[in-house]
Amino acid sequence: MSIEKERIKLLNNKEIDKNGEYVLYWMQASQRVENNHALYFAIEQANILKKPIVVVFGIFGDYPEANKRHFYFMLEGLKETKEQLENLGINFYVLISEPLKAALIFEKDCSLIVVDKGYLRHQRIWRKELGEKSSKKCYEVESDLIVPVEVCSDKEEYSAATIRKKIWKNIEKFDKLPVLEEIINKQKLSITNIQIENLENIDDIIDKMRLNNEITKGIFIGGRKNAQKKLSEFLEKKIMKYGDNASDPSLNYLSELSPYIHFGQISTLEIYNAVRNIKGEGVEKFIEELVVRRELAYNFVYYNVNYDNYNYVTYSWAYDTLNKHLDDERKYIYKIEDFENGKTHDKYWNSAQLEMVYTGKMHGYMRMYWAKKILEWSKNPEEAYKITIYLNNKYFIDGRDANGYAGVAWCYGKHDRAWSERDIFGKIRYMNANGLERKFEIDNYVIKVNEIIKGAKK
DNA sequence: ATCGGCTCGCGCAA
DNA sequence: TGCGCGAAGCCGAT
Repeated sequence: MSIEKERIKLLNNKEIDKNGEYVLYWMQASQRVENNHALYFAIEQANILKKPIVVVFGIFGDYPEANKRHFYFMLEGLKETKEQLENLGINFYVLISEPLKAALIFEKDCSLIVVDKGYLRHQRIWRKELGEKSSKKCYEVESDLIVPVEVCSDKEEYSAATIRKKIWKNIEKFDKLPVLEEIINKQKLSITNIQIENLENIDDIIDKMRLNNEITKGIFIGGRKNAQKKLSEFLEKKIMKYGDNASDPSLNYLSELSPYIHFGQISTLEIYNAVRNIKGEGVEKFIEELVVRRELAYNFVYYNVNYDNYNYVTYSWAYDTLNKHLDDERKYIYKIEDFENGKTHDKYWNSAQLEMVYTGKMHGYMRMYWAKKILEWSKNPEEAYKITIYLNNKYFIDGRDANGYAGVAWCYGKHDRAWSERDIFGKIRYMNANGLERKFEIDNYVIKVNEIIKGAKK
């Protein structure tokens, strides 16, 4: 057994059905073959029972806050995953259906069910309901964090500093890549009476889902091959200078892996293993972001059920100081349309907004500046928070993610500390355009974004 | 160009 | 109980 037992949890106390025809893996968050502990565990169980494996995936147009941009990227990934699974002799069924319903369609003929772990509210509700509604034994296997969230800490952590030690204390136990076992029973099953999508034509599936046309595709194409290409480019050209250049929005030194990580098309465990033995000043900084900051974000959404509710995302010192400055004069107050269309007085901010709208991503440093300025230019912090989360989840390919909720909360003091008091922000850390101009050739960022927009409009 | 101060609370050492 | 220190900050003094 190559999967650490701490990654595996039972969702109920039911028995394995010896008469079942197959072991079912309900794929939801970890949308990959390689280094997928949940899939590998399902294979292990299937080998023990000498039964074939069925993998099911439900795509569903009403997925919370998802739109065409997200579905294209996800389906591009699932298409590769399907090819890989079929090459392994594993049956993969993609249905247009609510995810849990898709799993339950295949439940009655299976021996046991495996699902990957989810951290957001709706994902956790689905898994809880699976355990209750299914009559079969249900396992949840954690594959998208390096250190399992409950092993790392049993509470909401205060800051990167408090979780960092806990991660490093535990990481050696969980940093090995899982081993894919040989699949013993490669029986091909023919499932009838169920409408299954073949993934050959992604446009057709998108059409069937009847999504609105407001959001265009981003510039990234999903899927494992592209993720691996991004990773190897990052290792070849970027990581050695990551320490100096990562925070500069006018340059391109980011890995651009986060959309792929968000959909589970590549795992951070795999990326960590690809970079950990490289010597260089940028490596530590990258690992800090890939592991410590990301797993802090997952700790945040896991232990704070109100991770997206303004009134519960940050600390009392932060609410106190923001409330004290509620009546401060605001020089600019923009409505959501002004923000959404990139029509503020600040050309750097507008470029950041347009980068997000056209590409589905934004430079990491500008994400902070962008959210801080919405706080400054809205009528109050609660309204600002809502606008930020709305735009974040709508336009980012990697929106609707723990990292996004933690990142926005950080702009309101979460995981941070107090600084000199000033208007509107109070003691919340402040950022301004002077900083961009002082530290970077920030006009090159504006030029870069304009070129991207020109290319996108062609 | 560089540096210290700003300001809060956690967690560890004592 | 005291103390060190922190995810990207700004700003004024030197």
